Amino acid sequence: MANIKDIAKMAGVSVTTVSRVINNYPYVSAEKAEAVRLAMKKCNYQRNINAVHLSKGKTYLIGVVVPFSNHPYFGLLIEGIANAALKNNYKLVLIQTNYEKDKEIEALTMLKDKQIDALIVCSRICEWSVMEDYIEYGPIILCEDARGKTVASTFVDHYKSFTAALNYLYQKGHTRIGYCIGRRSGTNSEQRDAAYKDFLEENALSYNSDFIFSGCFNFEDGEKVVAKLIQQKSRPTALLVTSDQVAAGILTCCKEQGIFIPEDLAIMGFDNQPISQVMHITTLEIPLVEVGKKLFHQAMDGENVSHEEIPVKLIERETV
Amino acid sequence: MANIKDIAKMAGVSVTTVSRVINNYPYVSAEKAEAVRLAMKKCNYQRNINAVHLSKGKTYLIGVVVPFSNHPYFGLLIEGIANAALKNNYKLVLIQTNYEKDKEIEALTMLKDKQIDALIVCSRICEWSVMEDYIEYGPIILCEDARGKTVASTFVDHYKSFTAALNYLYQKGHTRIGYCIGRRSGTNSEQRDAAYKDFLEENALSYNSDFIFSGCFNFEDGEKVVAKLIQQKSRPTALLVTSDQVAAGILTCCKEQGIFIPEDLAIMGFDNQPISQVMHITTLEIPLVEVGKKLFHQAMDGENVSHEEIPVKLIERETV
DNA sequence: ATAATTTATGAAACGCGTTTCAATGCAAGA
DNA sequence: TCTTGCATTGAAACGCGTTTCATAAATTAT
Repeated sequence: MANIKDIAKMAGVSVTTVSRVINNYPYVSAEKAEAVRLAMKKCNYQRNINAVHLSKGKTYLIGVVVPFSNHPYFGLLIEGIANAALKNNYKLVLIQTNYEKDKEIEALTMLKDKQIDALIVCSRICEWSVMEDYIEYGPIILCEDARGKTVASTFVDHYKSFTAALNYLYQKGHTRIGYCIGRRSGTNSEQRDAAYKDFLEENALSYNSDFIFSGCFNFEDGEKVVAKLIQQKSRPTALLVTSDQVAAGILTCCKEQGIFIPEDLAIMGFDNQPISQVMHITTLEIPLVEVGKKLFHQAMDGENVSHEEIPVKLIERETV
Repeated sequence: MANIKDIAKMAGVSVTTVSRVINNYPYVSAEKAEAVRLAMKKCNYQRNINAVHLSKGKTYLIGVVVPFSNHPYFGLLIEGIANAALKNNYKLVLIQTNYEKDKEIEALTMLKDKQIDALIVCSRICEWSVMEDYIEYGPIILCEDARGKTVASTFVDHYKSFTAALNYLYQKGHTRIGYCIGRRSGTNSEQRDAAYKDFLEENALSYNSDFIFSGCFNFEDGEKVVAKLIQQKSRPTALLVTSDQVAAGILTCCKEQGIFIPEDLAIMGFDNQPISQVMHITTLEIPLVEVGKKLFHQAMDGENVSHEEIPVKLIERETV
């Protein structure tokens, strides 16, 4: 395989000139440029991208950390990031962690290695103190409220939006409100829990641990929630479900069990995924594709540490 | 930032020795190894991965081409690939094409560039003749029946499985059978269409273009299918739906419209995604995570062009 | 005791494109 | 006519780890 030197020799010019032609830099005479192009065509020349990477110290790769890739929430986020990446000639390196710390650290190591130019963490597992050590190696972008921290972030203020949702349900007359969440830990979950507790306190409602269902990620997890629900003698009358998928699963199973929505149980989803529209689920819209796009642009604008809050919108449909 | 030379100088050894220590090669005395390690720690040495890539001519990156990343079908496939990649110290570069040829060619170019060591195409758009030109640059793996072609593949024989599904419905008494599919073109779609036409001919049934619904990818697409369905005066009595998501969407909308499943309309899904279990949808199981794993291993075993057929299993539930 | 291995170690070549810097030629402005 | 400046062009340095090959020393085998 021919390299730039071979082409230079063949075209009777220097490698510098060849490089200039390849990269469309000025100051190359038309004849020489033509000669170079001819030589490249003749040899079916392909420049070695790794040499470019080494030389430039950049890879045009952005790491994206997600716990799962088969979840619509992350799917949409990735979609948004991928679209923006495409437009900017960047590629994504997907790092699926399955919520294992080691995997996340591997991603951070890739940043340190300079194998990726920046790292977007869609859902963080490592403690902040661990992440902090890697900031010096390149931009790290979080998809969680990171105000006050020294990395950029695009986020939903989950305290605020959870509070708004709870108040909405309260206004509708609900006082026995529960919620479904993915994992218990994590910034977002903690914000939500804080909002929940503050809401209870403010309205002099008592805390009931049975009203909190964790491990809710997918449609099928709704089944488990309903199974638990029907065993409870004093059920919640409303459920805040942090994923439309799960909400849809709950809805489907409730129908089967003869639990009427919203009469017996009000359900409020999150994200405004297409499924919520089809199933008429009242939900809190989060423009995930938009979030993904912003995340990418923050990754590009590495030095600038900004924090973008994404507003959510309550979409009233038929499950509350 | 220190490089290998600096470390060598510091430790009083040659760069070769440092390299040996880094890569755990034998033939380094304990003292020198220790000196090297000490120097590396002192400088917080990080080797430049791009130099490694250039030198080795490998990147430990595998490209994965998908049309969308927010679809459970591809999500599971990616999951399978990602898990296997993780175990083998490979990373994935996700290339989302949105079914645009240019994007796929970009992925092929990455292979040519040696930016990725192999390319897995989960859903092909480019004509085979285009792909063929890139085979010489590295392993290309297809997730479609590529027997007879010079690239490896892991696939479901969609002709066979579609035929089996059609016969199953026929045995159940259905003669007015339609099907829902994503795109019309593509190997898989063509195999299915061929199976469909052959089935009709064999059973002396007439072809009705109204019975074929394309553009069915997601849950919400089920809504459109049902909308069309209720406008038809002579409806199919059974529908083969090439995605559980869509099947679930159809099921949900049918319930709303008072169409009883399976009495008025039998529905058969594909993939055996969790949603089909929750909604009791009869389906054809495709072990997508397993497929992903196989795809990865074929990518690893580049020179060996193998074709792995994945058997599917009919899972009887309550929608037929 | 001698030959045959094995262990240790480093110089140098290799992979390859980018970029800086110096130099030459030529044209426009003074 | 002479400077100033832009257009062209290439040599060489740079980014950096891997690997081959030669050499020397230490073992083991014969």
